[in-house]
Amino acid sequence: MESARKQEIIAEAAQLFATRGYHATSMRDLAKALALQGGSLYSHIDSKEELLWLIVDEAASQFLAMLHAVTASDTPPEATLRDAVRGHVGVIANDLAAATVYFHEWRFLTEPRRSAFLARRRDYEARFRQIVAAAVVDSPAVDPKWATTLILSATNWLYQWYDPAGPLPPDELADRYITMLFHGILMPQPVP
Amino acid sequence: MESARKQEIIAEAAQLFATRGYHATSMRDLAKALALQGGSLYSHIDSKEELLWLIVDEAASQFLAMLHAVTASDTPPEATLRDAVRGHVGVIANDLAAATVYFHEWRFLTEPRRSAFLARRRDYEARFRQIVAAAVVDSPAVDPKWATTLILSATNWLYQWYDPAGPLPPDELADRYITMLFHGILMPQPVP
DNA sequence: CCTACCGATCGGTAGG
DNA sequence: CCTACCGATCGGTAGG
Repeated sequence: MESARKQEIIAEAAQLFATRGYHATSMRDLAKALALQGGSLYSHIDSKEELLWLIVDEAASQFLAMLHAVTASDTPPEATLRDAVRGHVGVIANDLAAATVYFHEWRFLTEPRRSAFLARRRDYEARFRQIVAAAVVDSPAVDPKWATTLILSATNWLYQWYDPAGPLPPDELADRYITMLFHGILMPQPVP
Repeated sequence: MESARKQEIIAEAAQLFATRGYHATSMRDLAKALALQGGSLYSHIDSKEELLWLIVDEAASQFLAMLHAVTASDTPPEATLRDAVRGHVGVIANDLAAATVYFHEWRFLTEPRRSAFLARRRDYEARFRQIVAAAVVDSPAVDPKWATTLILSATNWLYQWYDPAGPLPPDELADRYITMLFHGILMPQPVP
């Protein structure tokens, strides 16, 4: 467990890394945002990269925990996929800064953390693909691999533009995406 | 017009900015990749940010020129949208480094370049939305605004993973996406 | 295009 | 958590 103060430092680092980028954020920027002197950060953390790691690893845990919750209940395949998309959007929208670092800044991790991160992310995507495969089993023209890539691509992009203070709640956005992804944008009549 | 040498510098900068990020790339990194001394770069360019600007502005021109070409011919709305998606994917796949900087590093531009970039990007997206609107006009359940966001989100993400040396040519990838986006992933039977 | 250099700032540490 | 500092490196310039 991290101390409360360390959690504050991590949260502030996520905001700054998301806004300015990892390398463009100096430890003195971070210290200033926390009303500390530069060197004082190091009584709580070991290095700048440790902060990056803690942010993306926590985000990875959020995504995986969400998928486990979604697959735990006994739900039809299509509804499970709908829940997974909602959950994926929800994790992103719930902490946009962490999601931005997860999708964007992780590549500045050095080994072995970089590989550890990628392994968790690949695990998540493989689990997601199984949910997609179960839902599209009656659609022989659809390759679950590419359907998963399409779904995650579209939703991952949220970190680039989604505004939690805007008019569209995460679940409504997810449902809009789900309707289009499930039935297509050229459907001739409305889908319930 | 930029000199041939300057074009080489811009191309190398795009590669480095895409791989390491704008701030994590030093001018000495760039000079070294070009077999120059650090200070020698400044006989060709004014500043590091000028390089960033030239990369994203050229990418913006590529996207806009593509859309103009697509809308110039007299093609049915659905086919025009298909061509636009293929074109969008093509521009990204054709220069992944430039696309990465366009989607990812532009935010390190300072004013007034930052606003100039965003204006061109908004213009492109508005034009793309018109193409989508014409294609989905018979689908009353589909909002062209969200359909456009879905399409561009899914395709923009390509810069994160697409490998031009891989087995899937850009047009085939685009057609896979188009099939799923047009008809949905839950369609009960194959679509021609 | 090079050498040599500028002031500023970087991540991190010692010692308290 | 602070003060004071380390060596390294940053973007950019002067003068040739």
